Amino acid sequence: MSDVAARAGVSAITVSRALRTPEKVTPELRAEIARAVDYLGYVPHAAARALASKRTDVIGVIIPSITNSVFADVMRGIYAEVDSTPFKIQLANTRYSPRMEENLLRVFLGQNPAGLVVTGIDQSETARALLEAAPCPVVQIMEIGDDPVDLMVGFSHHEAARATAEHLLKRGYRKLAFLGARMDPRSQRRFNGFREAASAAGAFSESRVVTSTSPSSVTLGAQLFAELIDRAPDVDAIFCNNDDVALGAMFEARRHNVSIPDQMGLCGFNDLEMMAVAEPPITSVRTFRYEMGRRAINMLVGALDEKADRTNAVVDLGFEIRARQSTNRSTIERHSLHP
Amino acid sequence: MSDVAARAGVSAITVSRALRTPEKVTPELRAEIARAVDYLGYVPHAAARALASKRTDVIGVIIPSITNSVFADVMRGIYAEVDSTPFKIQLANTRYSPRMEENLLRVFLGQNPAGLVVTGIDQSETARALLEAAPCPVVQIMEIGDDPVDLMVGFSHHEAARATAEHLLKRGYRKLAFLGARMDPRSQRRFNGFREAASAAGAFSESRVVTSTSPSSVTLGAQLFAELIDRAPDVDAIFCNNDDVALGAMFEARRHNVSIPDQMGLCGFNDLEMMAVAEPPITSVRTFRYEMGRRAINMLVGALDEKADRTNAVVDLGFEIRARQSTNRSTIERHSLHP
DNA sequence: CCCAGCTAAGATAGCGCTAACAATGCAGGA
DNA sequence: TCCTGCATTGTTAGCGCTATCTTAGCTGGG
Repeated sequence: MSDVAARAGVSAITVSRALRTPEKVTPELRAEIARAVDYLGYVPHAAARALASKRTDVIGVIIPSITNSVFADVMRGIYAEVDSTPFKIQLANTRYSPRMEENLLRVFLGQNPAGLVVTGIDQSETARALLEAAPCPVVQIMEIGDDPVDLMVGFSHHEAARATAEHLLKRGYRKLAFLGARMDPRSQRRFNGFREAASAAGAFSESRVVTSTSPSSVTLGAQLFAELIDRAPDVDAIFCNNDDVALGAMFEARRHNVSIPDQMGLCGFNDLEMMAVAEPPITSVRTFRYEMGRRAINMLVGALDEKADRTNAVVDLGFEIRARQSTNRSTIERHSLHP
Repeated sequence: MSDVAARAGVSAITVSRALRTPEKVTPELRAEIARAVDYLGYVPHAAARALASKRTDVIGVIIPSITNSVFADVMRGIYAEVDSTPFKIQLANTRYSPRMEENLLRVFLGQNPAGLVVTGIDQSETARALLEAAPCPVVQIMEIGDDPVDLMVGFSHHEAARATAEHLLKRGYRKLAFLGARMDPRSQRRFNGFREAASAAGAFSESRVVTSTSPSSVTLGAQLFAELIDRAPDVDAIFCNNDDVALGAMFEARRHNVSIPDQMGLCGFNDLEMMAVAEPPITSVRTFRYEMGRRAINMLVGALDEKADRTNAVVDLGFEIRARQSTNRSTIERHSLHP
């Protein structure tokens, strides 16, 4: 930096200011400094800045699993949004362990992050305390709840699943099943919403619930489907915890010569791009994962601004049921079954 | 740190040593210091360390696109392997722009990274020069070539595609087509390998090549398939640039009542988990993306060790053709076509 | 018994930057 | 004219750690 300062004929601090707070330097000097920076290929030293200013340009992101494809879209959104800011992302995963989450928080907080992004609302008491005491904005993503630590962006998994069950009921299905991989807290809340709506219509049965602790996959979806129709052959519609499972169920249904949607309704969750182009196209619940990542960063960067108003601290991105052929029982069939 | 030192009754530098180079501190003091660290919840300040030691624990990873799902698996492997090391990952994407890659390299190099991971072998001249002058290990991933900057882990896309075309030929297909999304340099090399093998057998025709600059997706696969059979109805087997495209082609084939594998062979690339469980199961080329991420970090960390031998600087992870039903033309059909 | 040759711990300085305060220059009012 | 007040630039010190040099203590060969 002193080389740049020498070349521009100013002191080091002026270069620092020209870079950090350009409005405090006259335009002429600013231009001169910019020229020197360019000429020398000067790149500021992040560590030195962090040490001197007790501030870093790192946003810590804590997710439970990198494997889980749901987070891939969120991360895409995060990286996309962060690209237009001076911030950097530091990603860590807890492998669904609360202990791990606490440790990671401690490590991140030790580095004075510019902000933190954490997943969900089920932090341990210790983690929660750490977050509330954090000297930086915190965004909870993936779902919304009544008691945000600070900022929050997501949607109600309970509501989304309830609405989906109601969609199946409206389409005339009466023996609803639930296929679930890796029942994390959000999956659990989806299940609760599903059960609530199905039970209210007398369409729920514990025997039509098949779950697994394994991570979600298309293969697992096929297995769960096979297990389901073996155990409960009377099922007439399936709500899958997510789209991988739904796709696997669809393939397995074909192998079992079960026709979708007439013999069996099928519905996924997340609305991956492929659901619309599958044959038949599969009904799914669109969630705004990419948007969620972008908003998380956007809100965080906004909160870093002194003059930001803290209204809209909780953003509900909602969901959309994309009704497709896989839950579109033909009229004749519907009538014959439910006259 | 001085608090820890005071509590353990030693000087700050001894704490530093106990943490960085424990073998230089007697076991008793080490234990005492560990106790103090634990008691005080001390977390070392990364920025201060970086500034003082001119070394960071950051490994820079540069990939062309976060959207591209191929890199998701690589990143999983990278994060998995880095978890057992003190290093952190800093991810950046070039959006397939060489200019961007140069800038990112300059930024990373300005921070004294512990290592760099870059994608492919098509760096610009400037980028190449920066990498060769880098004061840290560099790993090129995704493919292998004759002229590594330093370390390299990947496989030959040309060979993989050639072998796939030969697989199709062996199965009796004679009018091979190529569907390609986003033709980046590696896709291009795959295409070249495919053309080489197909041409040698007289099974290649430019009219059966349909590509797009759009990013890969299942939807795009369906579109490319539709375009292909419209343009070249005589096609009897398709090599898809990747599995998304293959899956889309499969769905679209069903809509066109084209039966796979008898009327049309279908083959993907990457062997995503779902290919084996699709109906029919789809032949694909297994590539070791997760392993590639792990090895990249593993090699990099190994190279950081003084005493490491630099044999095995280039690792070819190879590929495997997973022959499945989608290229398994029935015997009768094969004989009637090629008696 | 002495001292070279080692190991373990400490003292000092400085990494590259910015916070905080200081100094300078200049406009405009008394 | 002087002084106040603001805008702009400079000076100084220190962020938390580690490289480097130094010192202390200890071993063992001649």
